[in-house]
Amino acid sequence: MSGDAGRLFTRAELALDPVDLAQLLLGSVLEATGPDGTVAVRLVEVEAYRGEDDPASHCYRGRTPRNAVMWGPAGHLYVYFVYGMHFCANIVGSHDGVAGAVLLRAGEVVSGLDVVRRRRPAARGTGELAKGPAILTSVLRIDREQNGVDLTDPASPVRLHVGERVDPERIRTGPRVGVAMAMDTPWRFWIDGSPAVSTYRRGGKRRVRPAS
DNA sequence: AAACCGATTCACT
DNA sequence: GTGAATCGGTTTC
Repeated sequence: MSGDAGRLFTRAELALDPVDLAQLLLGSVLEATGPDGTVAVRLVEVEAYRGEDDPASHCYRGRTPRNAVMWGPAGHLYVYFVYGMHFCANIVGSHDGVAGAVLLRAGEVVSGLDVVRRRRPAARGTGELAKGPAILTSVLRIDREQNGVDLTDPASPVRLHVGERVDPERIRTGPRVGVAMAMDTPWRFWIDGSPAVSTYRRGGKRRVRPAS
C-alpha cells in the first residue's frame, strides 16, 4: 500500500465495518480545498461509531435527517454541529446496511501550513495544529456545507488520499473520548507518539446506574 | 411548543 | 480541575 500513497481511496475500499475502517484510516491524508487555499492533514487519531448496538453512536436510535448520511454510501463525509459552536467530521463506513462512521479526532498538517496559520493565528505548535475533532474541522474549514460530500471524487472539495504505511506496532487502542456510555468499548485508535493525539477524558454523566 | 443536552474548546483557578 | 459559551436536533409534554 505504500506504493499507492497519494492516490485517492475508492469507495469500495472504504465500505467496511467502521471498526476496521478506523484502523485503515490512520495515516491516510484528508485534503480540503476552500476559497482561501488547500490544507491536507495526516490522520493520527480516530474513533469508530457503529449502528444499533452502540449507544454512543448517533445512529443508535435510528435514521433521522441529521444522521442520514451514516447509512451510506461509504466514503462520504458526515458533519455534525455540537455544543452550539463546533463541527465534527466523520468518514462514513456503512457496511451491509449497518450505519456507521469514523470520527476524525486529530491529524498532523502535511501541507497548506501557511493557510492554517492564517486561519488560526493563535494556534499551538506545528505538530499539534489539528489536535481535537473540532479544531481539525476548523483547520480544514469543514462545516455543514460539506456534509455528505464524496471523499473519493477528485472534483470534491474534500478528498481522502492513501497515506504512507503505518507501522502496526505504533497503533494503539482505547475507550472513546468524551462518551458517557459504552466506556468498555475500545473503539478509539491512534498512532503512538504523535503530538496531535488528544489526552483521554471520559464522558460527563454515567447513563446507567446500577439499580440498587 | 418547550426542555434537554452533547463524539468540545478555551480561559481561568 | 472546573465552568462558560452557545444552538440545533431530538425527545417529551
